[in-house]
Amino acid sequence: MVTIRDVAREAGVSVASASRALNNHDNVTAATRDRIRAAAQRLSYVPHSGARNLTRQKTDSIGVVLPDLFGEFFSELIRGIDRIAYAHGLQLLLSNMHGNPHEATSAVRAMRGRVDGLLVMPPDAQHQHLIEALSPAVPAVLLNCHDPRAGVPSVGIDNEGGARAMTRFLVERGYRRIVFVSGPRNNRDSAARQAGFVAALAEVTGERHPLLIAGDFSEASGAEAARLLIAGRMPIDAIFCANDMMAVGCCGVLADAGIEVGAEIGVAGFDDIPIAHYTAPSLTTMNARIAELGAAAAEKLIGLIMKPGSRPEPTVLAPQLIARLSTVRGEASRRANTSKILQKGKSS
Amino acid sequence: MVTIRDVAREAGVSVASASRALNNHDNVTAATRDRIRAAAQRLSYVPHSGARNLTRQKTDSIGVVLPDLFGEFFSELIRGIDRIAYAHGLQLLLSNMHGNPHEATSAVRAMRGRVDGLLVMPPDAQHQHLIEALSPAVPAVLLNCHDPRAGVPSVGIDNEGGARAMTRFLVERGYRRIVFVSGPRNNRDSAARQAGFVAALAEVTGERHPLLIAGDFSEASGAEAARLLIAGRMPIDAIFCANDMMAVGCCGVLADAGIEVGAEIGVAGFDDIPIAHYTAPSLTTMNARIAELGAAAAEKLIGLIMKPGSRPEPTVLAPQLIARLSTVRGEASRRANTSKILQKGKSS
DNA sequence: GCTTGCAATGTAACCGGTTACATTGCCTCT
DNA sequence: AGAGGCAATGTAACCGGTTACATTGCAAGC
Repeated sequence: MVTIRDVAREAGVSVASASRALNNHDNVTAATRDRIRAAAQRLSYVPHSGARNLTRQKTDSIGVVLPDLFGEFFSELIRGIDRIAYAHGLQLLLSNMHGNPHEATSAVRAMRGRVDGLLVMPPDAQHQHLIEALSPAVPAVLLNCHDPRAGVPSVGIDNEGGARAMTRFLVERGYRRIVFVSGPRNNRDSAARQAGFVAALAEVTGERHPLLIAGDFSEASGAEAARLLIAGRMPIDAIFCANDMMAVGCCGVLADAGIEVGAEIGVAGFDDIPIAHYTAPSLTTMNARIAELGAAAAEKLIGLIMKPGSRPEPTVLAPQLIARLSTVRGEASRRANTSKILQKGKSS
Repeated sequence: MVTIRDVAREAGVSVASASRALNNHDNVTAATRDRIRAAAQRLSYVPHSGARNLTRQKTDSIGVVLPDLFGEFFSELIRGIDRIAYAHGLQLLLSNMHGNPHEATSAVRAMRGRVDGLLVMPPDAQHQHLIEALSPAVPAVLLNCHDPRAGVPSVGIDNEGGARAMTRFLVERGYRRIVFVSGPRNNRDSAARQAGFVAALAEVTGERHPLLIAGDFSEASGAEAARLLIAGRMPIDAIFCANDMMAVGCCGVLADAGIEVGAEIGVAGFDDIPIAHYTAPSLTTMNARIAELGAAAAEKLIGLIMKPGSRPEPTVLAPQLIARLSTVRGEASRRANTSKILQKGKSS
């Protein structure tokens, strides 16, 4: 491998001059600069970034530590992060703990000396542990994880507010008996969305004991919830799923049972994954603005890198309600709907 | 920042012993090893990977250079790559040239000394340029880019074979007048798919001048193609789009025009993006197995890293036909379909 | 008792850059 | 002419690890 010393020798100068010439420092003669550049060209010299990072004490890259790589979430997030990183000339070092919370610490440690800052999305479990593993020396921003005690900067989505907005919207549209399908136990997003739903429903309709079904964010669990509702002949007229995939599963089962989603029963999701636009009927949902989440986190991290020791306020992004056809009520009245569910329930 | 020298001092040993103890070398007494470990713990020492990489001449990470981060492609690819990288304890360094071919060279150079190998997906234009920029010293695998001349190892999808299979399938299903909607000019995937379509159609039906419409992989261009066909009253009974997004656009316009996709006109795509499963009707397509592409490329790269100088054969993955409802013919005969298109064309 | 051998530990070079500081050489000013 | 100043260039230390080689100390063998 050709090093800067080879270039210096080839050009007949010292390594210092070579370094200066190649880094556009202005304290080299134009003549020697050209000579050095030519030598580098001749030897097809490529600087060794690792070595460069070591002396300059900066790496021009940021680490991204994620709990897993499932779903739309991660790609949107990366897209947002990348946009900002690119604008600042930074590379992305990706680390995935593959759903294993024990990997978290080692993932964060492995980043030491390879990145200028860290974007960390803690897994649902043991995130306290992870936060403690963060070295105070390397700037870090937490993704989607409010942690009021620890002073680590964070960027998150207002899941609770989003769920409140959706709940109010459903009620405004005339839906009264709304059931909520939750995500995995312990999941922070799901818990916040459920809290928003419960609070808004109490406020708006006075309902104190709303119906809740446990799901796990998978399409299958959404389908299962719908089957449960049909079999149980529950008198409901809308289903609010904690994420879109479950809503999609729901819709599939309802359609198979001959129940017209939208007209007869409202279905809403959360996330606004691309699929939501294309299902039949298209799905009413909250756009979680995940790319913007990533971008905001990257911006915040870069600010932190440039101004170490600052303690920025947590950012909370408001999701946006996207009303589509799955919540357009048909001619049938609410009572008629409910009874229809009961009938269809038998035939399924 | 605490370094290994700090740890050594704290434990009252030399840096060599500290390094040995921390790296599980067996030539240290258990007693001193424990003493050093304890000291490291006390100082909460985290090794500086950058420095480590420099001396060991290996970084335990691989670089991934992509033309952009659009669509499903990239997330699936990363997922596949990550699976293998993780299994081998490697990190991923991501670089995105943001659709700018001129960035390619600098992206590859920036990786020098930070990765043990490179996974490169050349942009459509100027990929020759990029291949030349690859240093022979750092192992690299080309993604989705056959390059028979240059001896760079590669992994790709058999786009042509896939398109042939789909074309034959459509003909078997009874579709006769098939139009192909291509992707962007210069796009390698699109060109190969088109070639497969043209060849298979000539083989199977003897058609020498198949209908081709130029698209650009966007949903809008698929919609535009459908509008063109309707307005032009083209006597066709199936549309084969070079990717799924265009097929989705097609279906939307056809449905709006009152033409029943599947029954009256077949529509097929390519890629099998998640949406394809959920559209109404669900979309017949070729599963491009992108995650497997990434995984295969990562495997090949790791092989190359472990056995430098080897010249593995290019890998070509066969895509898989996924027959769904958009190509299920209804009762109406082909002739009836065509005339119906003509009628509907007027009314749109 | 003295050499030999071996295991544990220490010293210092090295990886490939950057840069503080030293040196050189030339120009200008008195 | 000599001092002073400044710009160009060179020397060598340094970043934080790893490791070849040197050294030490102790047990075994003669």
